[in-house]
Amino acid sequence: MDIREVFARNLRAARQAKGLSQEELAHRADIDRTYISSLERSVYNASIDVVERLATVLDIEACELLKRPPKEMPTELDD
Amino acid sequence: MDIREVFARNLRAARQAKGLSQEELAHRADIDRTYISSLERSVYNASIDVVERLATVLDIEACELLKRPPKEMPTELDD
DNA sequence: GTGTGACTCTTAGTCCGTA
DNA sequence: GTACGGACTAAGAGTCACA
Repeated sequence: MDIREVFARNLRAARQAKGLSQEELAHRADIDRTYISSLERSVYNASIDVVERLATVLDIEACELLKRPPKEMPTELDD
Repeated sequence: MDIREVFARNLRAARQAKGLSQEELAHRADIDRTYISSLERSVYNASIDVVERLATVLDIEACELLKRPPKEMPTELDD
């Protein structure tokens, strides 16, 4: 799984958790609306300052937006 | 403090903690040596895929490279 | 082993639309 | 409110020679 997909999912999840629209998030982070849309569709490799700005608006650590989701485990079969 | 400075410091710290030279890190991450140098001097806002690649070689989470250091008390004598 | 200026090429990021 | 395209500008990605 590509890091930009991870970022895309985390971004969308965090945004929705905050109850913000792409428009509103874009406005608050001073980023273009269509670019937010692109980021959530894994179109670009965002730079760390964009990650930082978005994290600030979303009231979380930049760090959180790059965290890979924990692996779903087949309940009894571990390798 | 700019996020790219945070990244620069964390990168250098993590690299040295691993006992790697810029050259060696560059080689393992398949990145140019001088580009690593630039990143450690806060020249660029690295994109998240570069952060990811470096983190992988350094055997840490991409996340760790973006963590801001805990606030120092105002000593002013620190670099 | 590292810093730096100069350089090219690619991509991030903006702004305009339409659906 | 969101996806997506085209055209554009700013900045990153990547390399080199030289200190």
